[in-house]
Amino acid sequence: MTTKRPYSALIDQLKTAGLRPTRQRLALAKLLFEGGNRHFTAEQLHAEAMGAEVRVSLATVYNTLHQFNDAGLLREVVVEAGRSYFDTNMDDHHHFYMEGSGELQDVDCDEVVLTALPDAPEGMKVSRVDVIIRLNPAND
Amino acid sequence: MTTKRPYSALIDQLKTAGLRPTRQRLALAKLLFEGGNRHFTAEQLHAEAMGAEVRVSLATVYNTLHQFNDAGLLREVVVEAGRSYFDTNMDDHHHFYMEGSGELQDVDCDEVVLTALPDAPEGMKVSRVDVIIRLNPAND
DNA sequence: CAAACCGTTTAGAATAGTTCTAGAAAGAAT
DNA sequence: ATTCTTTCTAGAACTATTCTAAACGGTTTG
Ligand SMILES: [Mn+2]
Ligand SMILES: [Mn+2]
Ligand SMILES: [Zn+2]
Ligand SMILES: [Zn+2]
Repeated sequence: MTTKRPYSALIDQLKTAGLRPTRQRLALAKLLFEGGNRHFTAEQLHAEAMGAEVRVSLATVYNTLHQFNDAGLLREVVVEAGRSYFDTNMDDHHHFYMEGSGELQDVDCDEVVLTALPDAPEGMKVSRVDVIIRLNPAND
Repeated sequence: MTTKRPYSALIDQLKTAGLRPTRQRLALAKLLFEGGNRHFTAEQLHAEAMGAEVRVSLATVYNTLHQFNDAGLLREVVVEAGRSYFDTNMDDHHHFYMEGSGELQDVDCDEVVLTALPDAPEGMKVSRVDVIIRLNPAND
């Protein structure tokens, strides 16, 4: 799956988001957006970048992830204190979380039907509803 | 509605949970279970204990909270990376989370109707389903 | 009521994950 | 090319939490 100009689409994506297409951002975007959707931590992505040809500092990985998050290119998922996960799947969806292994798995939004939600308190509006289905190994 | 419980009830509660009724555990249990339900962090509880007559170390607060959690006397709620909340309300319920102030508010479980949930993957069982409704100030 | 036993508490060190700092590097503008 | 500005980086700092190992204190035993 080689393309003649592999970076041009990524470059456009970054420019549209108001981010300069720097070496580091492009390399991370390539890792993140050229495969299927994924869940990962900053340190996992950093390790992956180090394993590839790109040398990027951990600080830059964090900066970039927050910038991509703010730009709507990915999102953060909170499932465990002291560990931030990021998610390249921007469709409306929810998650299975395997408490043992720390793995996340997507749950399509039509598999979780919320037929009733309370009104937000006065002066507040709902920004997002997260459903996390925590899983453990069945012991039988 | 404050329910005053004599120490003997707290002592029994701890013994039943397999925990020695030590000075520190009793003092924390008194702070936690003698008022209404509450959401709090370890550091908030520690500060509260210091403000009261009891001298307890922060490590003991963490130990005790985890022991109480394991014993089913309270539960942990994860809403933000790097910040653990605990919750004395053990009824099945969900939460509003005010992203600005970091405050949690209970949502009774019958206000969130989940009419469909996916089956857990092979070999896994659902341990808990958390619904977090994230709120922001309405800007109009 | 010792004395011993062993779970608990503690201060402080250690750790983990993330953010900050300030100088160097590299895009962009002129 | 020169300047201007944003971004990148190593390493320090920071925050929340856990660990360590010695002191403490409930509890059990004799
Ligand atoms: Mn991480
Ligand atoms: Mn806390
Ligand atoms: Zn996802
Ligand atoms: Zn609650």
